[in-house]
Amino acid sequence: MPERKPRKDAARNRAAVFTAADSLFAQCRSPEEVTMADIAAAAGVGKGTLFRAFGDRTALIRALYEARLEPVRNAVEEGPPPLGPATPPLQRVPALLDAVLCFKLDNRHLAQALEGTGTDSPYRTEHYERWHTLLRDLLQRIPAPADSDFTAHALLAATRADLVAYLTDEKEMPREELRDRLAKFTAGVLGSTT
Amino acid sequence: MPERKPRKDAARNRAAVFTAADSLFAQCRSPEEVTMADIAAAAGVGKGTLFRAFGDRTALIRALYEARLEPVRNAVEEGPPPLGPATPPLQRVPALLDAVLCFKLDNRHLAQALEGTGTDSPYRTEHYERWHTLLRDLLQRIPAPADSDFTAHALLAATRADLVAYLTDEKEMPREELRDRLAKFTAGVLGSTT
DNA sequence: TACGATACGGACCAGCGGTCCGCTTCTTCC
DNA sequence: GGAAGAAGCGGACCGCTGGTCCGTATCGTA
Repeated sequence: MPERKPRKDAARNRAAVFTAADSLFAQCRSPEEVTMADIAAAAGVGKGTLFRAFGDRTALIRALYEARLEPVRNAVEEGPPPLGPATPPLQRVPALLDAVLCFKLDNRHLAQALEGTGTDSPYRTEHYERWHTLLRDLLQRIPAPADSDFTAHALLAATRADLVAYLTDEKEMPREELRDRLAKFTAGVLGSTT
Repeated sequence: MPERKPRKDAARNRAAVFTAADSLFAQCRSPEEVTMADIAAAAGVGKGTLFRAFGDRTALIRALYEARLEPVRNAVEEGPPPLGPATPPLQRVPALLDAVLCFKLDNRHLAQALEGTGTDSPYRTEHYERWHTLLRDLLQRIPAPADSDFTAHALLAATRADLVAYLTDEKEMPREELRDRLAKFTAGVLGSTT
């Protein structure tokens, strides 16, 4: 096992980069205008350190995203209802989608940075696969919509970060209204053949 | 009216750039690896010409996209059923979505290039607004799904270029199957409260 | 044909992601 | 505690990209 504990300064710097990047992405309009040099400067480290720690820009964004997503992931995998695994599918699916939506609302800059990396589509990431699989399996047990696989994709597509950002920032739709609309839409999809 | 007819060489070059860019985008894996210099070279013009004619990269892609989309747009605005305006909403909505899907399938590289420009989200474009408004107005007259505005967004999100590309290229889903799945999903959404 | 307007094109520039390597800092072992 | 060596640091540096600029060639017109 080549698992060695990192040095103290390495850990400290890693954390500093996380914080700095998070705040920079949150402030700027477009994720593109946050450069690696900016992040390094804001974190008080050299650019080399940044690339050594994360590999490249995409990997840094992804790492940050995963870190912020972890609480949600935990709540889904082993939390209490209605998010946790003990919930019957018909209630868990809406809860899941609402959780995803809220996460994207709270972290929309970061999510947009991730989905807009360009180098690889957001669909090739591991966490999308996870969400999709979970959602599909739940849908399969309902079993209102016939095609659970595509339905899962379509429902997740309705929570795309840029759509969410567009509706809230451009159309100035309040958070609660957006949640409500997604919930209604989900209910419609789930109840289509009942 | 400052509308002046362009010089012959200008028109010829513009067309050459269109053709070259189209074929380059179609060939390459990721739109990012097609550079402006590549396009200029393939079209047999200088880089300056390219930027003079279109402004910047995003504008070039957008112009190309609009040009390719024009036939579809025509068919929708003044064509025969089931796409044209004479069709009753309940049949026209699925037809519309199928047309969008087919277009994205045929031009998925170009569509990905457009949606992934990063500088501005795909939702701030004029043609998205057009599709959304049309779809929403049709939905409003059905009126199966209560929230026609959000439903229109959600349905269009299911035809996002990167999702389409992911399903066909990565998951190797055949064209007809994808069309069928989208049609079924649409039907489900439309028939949710009937 | 000659002349003004328009467009051409490639050298040029600034800024980006990413690399490299001499130097510093931490860890470890005596 | 101190010395040796591994691990990490950081900023000068590189290749490449989108975008600009302006002397020159081409077009439209009288």
